[in-house]
Amino acid sequence: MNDSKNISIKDVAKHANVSTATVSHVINGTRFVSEETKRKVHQAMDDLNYRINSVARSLRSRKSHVIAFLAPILASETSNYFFMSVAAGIQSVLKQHQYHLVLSDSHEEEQFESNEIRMLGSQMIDGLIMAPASRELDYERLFGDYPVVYLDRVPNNSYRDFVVVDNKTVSKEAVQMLIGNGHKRIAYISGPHTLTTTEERHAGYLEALSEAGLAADSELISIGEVSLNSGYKITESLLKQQPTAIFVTDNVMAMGVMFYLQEKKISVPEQIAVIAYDEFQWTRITSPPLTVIEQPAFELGVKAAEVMLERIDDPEAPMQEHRLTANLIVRHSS
Amino acid sequence: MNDSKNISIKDVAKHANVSTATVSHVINGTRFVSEETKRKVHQAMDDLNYRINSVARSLRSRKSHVIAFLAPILASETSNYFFMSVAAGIQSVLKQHQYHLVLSDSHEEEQFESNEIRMLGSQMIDGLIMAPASRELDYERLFGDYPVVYLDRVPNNSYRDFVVVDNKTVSKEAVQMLIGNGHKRIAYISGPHTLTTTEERHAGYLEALSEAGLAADSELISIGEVSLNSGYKITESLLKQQPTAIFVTDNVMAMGVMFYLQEKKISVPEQIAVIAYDEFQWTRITSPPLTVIEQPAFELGVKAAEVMLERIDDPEAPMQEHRLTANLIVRHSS
DNA sequence: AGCCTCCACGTAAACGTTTACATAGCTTTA
DNA sequence: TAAAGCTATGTAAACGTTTACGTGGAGGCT
Repeated sequence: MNDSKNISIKDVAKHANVSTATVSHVINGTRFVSEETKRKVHQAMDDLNYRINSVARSLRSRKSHVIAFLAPILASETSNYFFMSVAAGIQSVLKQHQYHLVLSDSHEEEQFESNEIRMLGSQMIDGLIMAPASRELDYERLFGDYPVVYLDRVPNNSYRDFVVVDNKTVSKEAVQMLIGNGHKRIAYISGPHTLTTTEERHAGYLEALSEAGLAADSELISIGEVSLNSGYKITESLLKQQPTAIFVTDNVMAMGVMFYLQEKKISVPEQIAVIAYDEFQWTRITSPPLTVIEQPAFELGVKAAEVMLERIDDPEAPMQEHRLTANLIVRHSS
Repeated sequence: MNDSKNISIKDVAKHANVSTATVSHVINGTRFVSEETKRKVHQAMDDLNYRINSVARSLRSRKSHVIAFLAPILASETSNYFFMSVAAGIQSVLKQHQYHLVLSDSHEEEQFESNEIRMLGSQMIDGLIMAPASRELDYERLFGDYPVVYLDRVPNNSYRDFVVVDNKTVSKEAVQMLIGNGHKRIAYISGPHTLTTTEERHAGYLEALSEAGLAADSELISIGEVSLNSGYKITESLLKQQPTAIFVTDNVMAMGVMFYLQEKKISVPEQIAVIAYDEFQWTRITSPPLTVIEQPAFELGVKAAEVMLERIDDPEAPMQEHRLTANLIVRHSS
């Protein structure tokens, strides 16, 4: 079944009576080769069942055609699937350019993350797209000699390309809608503010409040761990403050919120209104269907990949900074 | 910021006054080196900010330390997140053994899949774990010279290691429970039977029926595209057949089922009972929470990775076939 | 003292490509 | 017809490791 020997370009060359250079050029179309010679080479490759050794190619050409994506991507109790959609977007453009995608999981944890960056080594990847787990860490000293594009979040003092979501504007818009509907006591539930994203969402919330002349009540703001249970517990304790609406900036925590409200038969939006982050299919089958902020996850990936490819193409080009706008999908929970 | 030159093992050797062999052995711990020399080498590596070139290493050692996972993995309208959990499982064991994971998306489509296998090339990966999109395709002629472990599904005539879920037993168990609760008209909703998994689930359904002396009514069996909308539509038309229970073997289609039932205010389980496949967090926040079949997704990945590592270790060892048992989680929809 | 063993390390080939440089034969030009 | 140019291909170095083999010297043994 398996060819016991490994067929190299040399074997092909010998079998076709040409030089290795010619074979290489036939494979890559990198210089003119007569039709007749091409035919012979292809014939030889077929005969021998030749497969190119991409490792050798990478070594010599100093290009691996691999892009890594480092993010809290893999499924776990506390993960939402936002970054999966991002990965799909990245994949879709890389594929068109014959690039591979390596997914690395950061666990949203600095230690894991640093480790992964190290494992990626130097010549293994041509570029790194990452959603940094920390704002404070000095990533620069971890990186190898490849371009880096930040996605979704940006660490402090970065001079790199980045592609993020305009979280502040859409969060403000969501809260403004709640205010417009007459809500004055709007609770805010979020994961830790260690990320630029959560910061921005918080800022949008605050700005909407203040512009409407509403005071921010710190009793209504609850920061917690990102998990369903955490969302559940926070909702329970927050309700003692008698909010009339909840703005929850994390998808997984939102499940906890809905779990609690449903279990306690608290009717939405009559007794309390809810707006959550992220549009996933499950948000359509709660009762009532949720009003959510839809982040352009796929497009985020697409844009980041495009930026990466351009950066590889021209390392000296000016830095790119993209802020994609998110979308408020109004359903029946608000 | 970036070191303009690429530091190689030669530079380190020169700087430390030793040979490249010694540096290599220090890095890999592959033969004795005196403490003093080790110190010098480490010092030199730090001074020069040396990073190993894993491509060159792979070329020479003929090991890439990369395992690919090929499955319909990335998010899209029709994808469920089952394989993400699997990937997490694979990742967890590979990481412990210093292996990398490359995720490839098959789109559940033979053409894409074949393409991906080709792109993986020959020396790029040390092994391939895959959930084949087809039972019929002759995968053997696509593979390179690496071990392959099938996961979740197995193509016809395969002689490879595989790790799957015992779908038949658990499906039978689920249907038996419905029967035990007095149901006689149990609808069956599923994606296309092109996979061994769906076949097995169907077989379990049928066997439970026949062992209970119930006739299988083909009007109650509906095969359709895997999507929320498809699930919605199928439920709509299936209800005309007056089933008292629904067994839906796909997570995404299950959302469609619940969407329809909720929209039409059909109460579960009073008017109709529901059992669905796959335990995800959203199944806990429907009303009522769903009775589901929990596939050991993470464990599937773990086992597949373990099998792969053993296979790499000993290519001649006897083939391994693992069937993991799934779990019926009884909540309030049945 | 001669020989052997062991210790700690060095030398250089090899992995399979890509690619700068070279070249043989033919055609064109003056 | 000699020089020049073009066409199609060949030669061999280089990419950065790993590793089989070799070696100088210190110490032990007889």
